[in-house]
Amino acid sequence: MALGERNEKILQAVVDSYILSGNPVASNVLCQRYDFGLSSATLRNIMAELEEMGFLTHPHTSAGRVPTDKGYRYYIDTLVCVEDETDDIEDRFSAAPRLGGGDLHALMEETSQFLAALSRNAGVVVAPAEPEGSYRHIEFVRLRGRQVLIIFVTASGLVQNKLIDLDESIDQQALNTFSRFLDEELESRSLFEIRKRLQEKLGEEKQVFTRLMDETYQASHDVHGRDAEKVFVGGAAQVLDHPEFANVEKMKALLRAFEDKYKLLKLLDMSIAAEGIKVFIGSENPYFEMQGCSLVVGKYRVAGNVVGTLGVIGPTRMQYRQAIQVVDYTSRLLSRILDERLHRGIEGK
Amino acid sequence: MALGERNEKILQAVVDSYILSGNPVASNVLCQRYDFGLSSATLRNIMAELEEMGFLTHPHTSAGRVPTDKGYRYYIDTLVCVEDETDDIEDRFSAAPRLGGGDLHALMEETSQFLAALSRNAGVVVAPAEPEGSYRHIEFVRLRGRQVLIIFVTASGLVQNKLIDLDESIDQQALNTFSRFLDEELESRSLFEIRKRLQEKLGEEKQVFTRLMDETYQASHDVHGRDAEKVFVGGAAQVLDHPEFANVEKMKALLRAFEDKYKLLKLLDMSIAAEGIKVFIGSENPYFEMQGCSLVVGKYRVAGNVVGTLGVIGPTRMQYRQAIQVVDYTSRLLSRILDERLHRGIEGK
DNA sequence: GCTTAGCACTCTGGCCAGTAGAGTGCTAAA
DNA sequence: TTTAGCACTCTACTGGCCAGAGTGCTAAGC
Repeated sequence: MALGERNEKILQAVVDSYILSGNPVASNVLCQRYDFGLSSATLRNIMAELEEMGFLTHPHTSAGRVPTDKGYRYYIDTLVCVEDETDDIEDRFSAAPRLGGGDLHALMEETSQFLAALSRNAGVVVAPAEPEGSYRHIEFVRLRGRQVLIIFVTASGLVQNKLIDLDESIDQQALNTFSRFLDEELESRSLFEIRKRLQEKLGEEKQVFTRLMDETYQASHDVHGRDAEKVFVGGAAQVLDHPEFANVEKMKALLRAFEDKYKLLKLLDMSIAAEGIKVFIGSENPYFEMQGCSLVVGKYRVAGNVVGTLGVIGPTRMQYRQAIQVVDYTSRLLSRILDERLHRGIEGK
Repeated sequence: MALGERNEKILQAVVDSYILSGNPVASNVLCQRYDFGLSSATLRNIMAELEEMGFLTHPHTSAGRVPTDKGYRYYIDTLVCVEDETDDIEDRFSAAPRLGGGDLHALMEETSQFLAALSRNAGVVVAPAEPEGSYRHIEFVRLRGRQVLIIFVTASGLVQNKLIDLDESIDQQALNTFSRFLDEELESRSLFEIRKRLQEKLGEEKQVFTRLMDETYQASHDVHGRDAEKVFVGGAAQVLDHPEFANVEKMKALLRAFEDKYKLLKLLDMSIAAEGIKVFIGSENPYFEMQGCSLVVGKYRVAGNVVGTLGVIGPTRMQYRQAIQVVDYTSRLLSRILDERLHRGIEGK
């Protein structure tokens, strides 16, 4: 829906002003703060028009205008341009805390805090979920008794491990051989296929290996389901400082939504197919608990492949421009960190 | 401070009634619901007496009585007896969800949820913090390039790992030798001492090993500081359902307290020296944000040694008896689960 | 035909007074 | 020592009032 340049500018001013102040925007305020060369009466007429078209509302008769979800959508789609400022983003965020100390888990947690700190909203990160069975290397370490530690190195260079118990004892030598065998097979086949072939080939003899294979296959699922699909939320308490959550019920609803990691995961993954950064505004959001909230979601990559999503959750009255920049910056930063980890491993510098 | 049997009973009735209803307890209500054989006027006199002694207060002149922190303290110390019911606890909680699926991290998270679900408050668990350098076994696995995965098996049988980068390449053979050397040394010395002796002994030659030793020593700290000292909070949102958190400010303060994991850790660890289960009531709590909250803390063990704490956080108006039972039960359950893991490893069944 | 000034109208939010209800403290009697 | 009775106090809720904010509409001006 085209609006005409003048109306567009006024819509933008209303949204900007509302985002900034949190108060419904009166025609007077608009008249004073922005230089449209129009009187408040004219602005009133235009605002009434925009309201009729569904871009603005009225809390009550004698209140100023507030953007609707449709208004925000128009604002973001056509009025927010981020690209022209990308150059100085690096500078602006360079004072931000550094990322990338510990292991994957710590990195995810830090990243969610990072997003939260920069955007002054809640930060959410979904840990890398790599395609099933995309392992570059699998290693076995015999610990004590019949315990074996399985170490998975995924295609994107992340290391995960899982401890299992075997029925029979097996020596390290055999484990090494098996590891080498698996590595070779992994070049052309999935774990599932390897397991199937092994069952057929070995039959009744060498049961230890079929067992080990079974356990490995199982463990690969566990490793996937566990760390790989985990959602990290940072700065949840600080979103509640926004005045729209002064209502206790809304506050609780949002917190419960944050605790329901599974739903969050689905929410973030919705945008995994989309290009670039996606913004979900208020009612566009399929989960009722998140009504009144907006979500800015981006993706991060390892070796060029999208492996996870990350984003910012806040009230619909959110500093979208800033949030989009933060998500954009953080996704590139995280991608770079993960890539560095990967290359350090491959090239062995 | 002795109260006399009659006054004690009345104090107990007031606290019980207040915990149950959340409303200040009027003399009338007390007279009707409990069979003291006394009129409301007499109860009024006694309550006034208890107030003078500091066990009860008054929100305002025409309101019923509410327990003070001192009142709760007396109630818990002398009026709550849990021991006589321990027999059927197992039965009562047997329908509770099972624990102990995944790795240590998952177990801690589950346990915090478990505590929350049973107590209808927030559940908190501090992951096992074992004495510095109490490793039973350290293993090195060469991955790709110059990356080495260090695997720590702690004295209580938990497995943790950390990925490091070396400057020089080192072959698996050498790593194995080094691992065996460390295992022998660990019987009598700490990692710190081993590192120091190694530096002196090796001097300038075999720098790879001094480097590796340094990295291992570093990593042992990281592993400690990371998983080992982590606090898991479950069911935070559900505490907020209690009417005492209807106030938005209190709500936020509590949530912020939950996010400050470090303080929580200190709070829980305060009771690590005490015998059995400890209850902190309202103002006994050193952290201001937790004013108005009580904390029931227990400990859990591995192989008989206390390695961590766990507890329940809720409003001072909390079902203490139930909370104490839940903490008691959960701490024994978690100890058993960890012990089982440990023994499975040692005996190799 | 668009813009503007002016004015009536509407809605909110704060303030105040009034009232019912709850529960105490005190006094005097049993 | 206990109890009945009563005055007193405080809260919470209600309705009325008023100022302030901001709109919508109308009619005049460019």
